[in-house]
Amino acid sequence: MSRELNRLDGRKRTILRAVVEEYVEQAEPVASRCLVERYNLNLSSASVRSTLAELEQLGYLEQPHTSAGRVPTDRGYRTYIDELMELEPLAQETKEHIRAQLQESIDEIPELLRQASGLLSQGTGYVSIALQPRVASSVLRQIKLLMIEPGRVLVLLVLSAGVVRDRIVRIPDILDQGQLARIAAAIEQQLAGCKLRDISFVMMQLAAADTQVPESLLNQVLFETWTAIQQADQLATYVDGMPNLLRHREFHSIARARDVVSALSSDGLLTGLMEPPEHEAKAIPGSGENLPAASAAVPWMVRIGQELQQQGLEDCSFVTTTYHLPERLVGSIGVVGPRRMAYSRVISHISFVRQTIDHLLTWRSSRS
Amino acid sequence: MSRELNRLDGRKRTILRAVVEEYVEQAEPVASRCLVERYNLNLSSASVRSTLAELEQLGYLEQPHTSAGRVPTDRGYRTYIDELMELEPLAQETKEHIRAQLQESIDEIPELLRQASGLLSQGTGYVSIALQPRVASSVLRQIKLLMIEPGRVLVLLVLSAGVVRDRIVRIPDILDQGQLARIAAAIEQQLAGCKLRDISFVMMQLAAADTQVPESLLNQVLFETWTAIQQADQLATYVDGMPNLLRHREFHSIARARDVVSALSSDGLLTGLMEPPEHEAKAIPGSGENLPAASAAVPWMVRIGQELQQQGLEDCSFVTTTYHLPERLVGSIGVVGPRRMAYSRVISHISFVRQTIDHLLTWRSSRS
DNA sequence: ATTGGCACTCGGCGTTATCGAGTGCCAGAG
DNA sequence: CTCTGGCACTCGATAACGCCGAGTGCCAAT
Repeated sequence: MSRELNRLDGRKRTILRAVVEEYVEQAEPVASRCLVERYNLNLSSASVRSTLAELEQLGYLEQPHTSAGRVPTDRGYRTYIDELMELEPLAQETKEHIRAQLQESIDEIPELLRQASGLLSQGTGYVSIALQPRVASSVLRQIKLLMIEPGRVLVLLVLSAGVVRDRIVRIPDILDQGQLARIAAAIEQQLAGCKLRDISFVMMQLAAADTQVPESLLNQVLFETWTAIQQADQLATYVDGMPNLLRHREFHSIARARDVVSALSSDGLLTGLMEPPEHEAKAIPGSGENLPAASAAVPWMVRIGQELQQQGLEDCSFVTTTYHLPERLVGSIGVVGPRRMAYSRVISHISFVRQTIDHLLTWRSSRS
Repeated sequence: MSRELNRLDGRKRTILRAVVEEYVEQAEPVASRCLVERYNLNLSSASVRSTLAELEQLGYLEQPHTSAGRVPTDRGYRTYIDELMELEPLAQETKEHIRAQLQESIDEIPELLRQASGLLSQGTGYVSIALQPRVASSVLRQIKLLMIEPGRVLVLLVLSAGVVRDRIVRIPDILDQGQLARIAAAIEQQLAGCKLRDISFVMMQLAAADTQVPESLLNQVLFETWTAIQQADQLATYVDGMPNLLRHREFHSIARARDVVSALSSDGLLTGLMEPPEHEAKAIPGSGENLPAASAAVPWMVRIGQELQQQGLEDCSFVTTTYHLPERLVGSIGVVGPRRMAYSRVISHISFVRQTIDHLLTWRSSRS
């Protein structure tokens, strides 16, 4: 069972790698002869065939049918990604472009994410997804209550890293802006610095106790406000590039196409698949072990076909990574494509986009 | 060329209507025999055949090939919609459901639109689209400038009908919250009541002239604020039900499917197709002439296939309508489906959703 | 005007044959 | 023991053929 014993020897590695790359490019089962011709292995096709047979035996490849070429299995892709591929560096020009685009929308996170998603889908030719940062564990900095119309109040929250959330709630229309302002100020004074998820209704009651607002009214306002705070974590997904997917062979059968489009249309499902598995530290993270030193700390995660454990997405892969805002806020961006995906290109891309986002957001406030 | 002379006689009308309805249901060219059997016309198939031939002559129907049944042309659908169909009333239960769902998210327009879109796509089985109300012609009611972090300010606009827009801008970080508040108050005092699109930069300069803020700083703030005001019209589209589309025959060929998915993914394109054609009053509005009296004023619009004048959407139809907020704010909702669409069901649905939105939004502020 | 009857068309489908890319295996060479 | 050229075999894809039947258009009879 020792991993060392199972380790592939040099030739197997070379050939597995060649098969994956060829298949990704051509979308057709790859034949021994083709490998010999295009990847100058100094071998005959017969030898390659025997290696292919072994790789199949070991579960890295499979044949769609006898007398067809080989296709990588999930395991084949996995090994390719973890051990065999080389990340191809992005063109300088591409980098500039990404940087420039992201720079533009740096002030509004939603806009930034939309941009990032657009860049990723365009750059990779697959579908990309960006998720809002999760704010449940972020900290309350400011809270304002603004009367929009009689009976309708805007609850405005400023959180860690200057993230803003707002929400309109309904309150008794006897209250005036002055009372609301006092309530907000009281809450802000007492609870600024608390994590959203730690803020309880009672804490808010205590905070706003001496605002001179009749208790029943106060409680209504507080309750609505509290609800707004608890629901600050809207799960917004920015999906881009859907039409790209339909270009790929694997989705030429409508059934598959529908499964994927469905999945991509379901915010809940996507969020689930994108979120970094918080306590499952073991969950197949891209080790990044063969990354160039400079970005050795970049953790991306790839999930391939069955690994997604998602009915209907057996032909898909997700590449995801986590971007960072100051004060430990994080969110996810990712790329979804066919299992037969140009992983190295995608990973380079997504890593760079993530790096750029991190960089921009970290230094945002200190730049003019 | 008089329309009266071209008018179809009773039998032609009956048969055209039957053909459309049968085709919508079965998705296959409809044959004379089938019509006789299922729509108890007291005629033989031979007679029906001759009528069908005439309808084809007149351009209402076509044959995919000799010895196949008939299929409606754009013109056929058009006539069906304008003159022949009967709107089927919604089940009471459905109505309740729509009302209840919309009621829930009445306070946040984006949420309301998301809901509406969801209801429409679920209810009709097609794709639905909802657009934010356009606010360029709405009026400024309140404006606040809130310092989020040093150098970053939230511009918050309250507009007609209590619509809220916000945007984060970057300003010199020497300014403090007090100065910002003064600027905002001055603008609000002078410009409240102005239409957004009428607000010029100079007007803002005049309004904020005596706020005791150094001119160059002031101008920077004003400029950013002005930009935020001018860009208040974000074109957000809420699209729901994409997977539904792929269920329909016409999109079983990937090429078609891709065209549609592309179109639906392009906010700009969609917005263009959904917006009510403001000055082109002649543009094919659903006359509503055969609507029940109670909703006689409901204007919906249908555009069929070629009428969309959109490369790649020849097999699609759009049904759109306009919802209303107080103070003349309007936005669009619509349904997109194959040309072979259950128009009467869709129109009933969309009309009711629109009615309900209008109603809820109109009475929103007066309810608790 | 309507209809039953009839000849005609043509897409869809199942059958069959052919082709060739690709494999597995093996015997012989290095 | 490894590698390779050769060979038999498999099997999907494609094309050709024929048949069936749904559906039409036309016409003569009522």
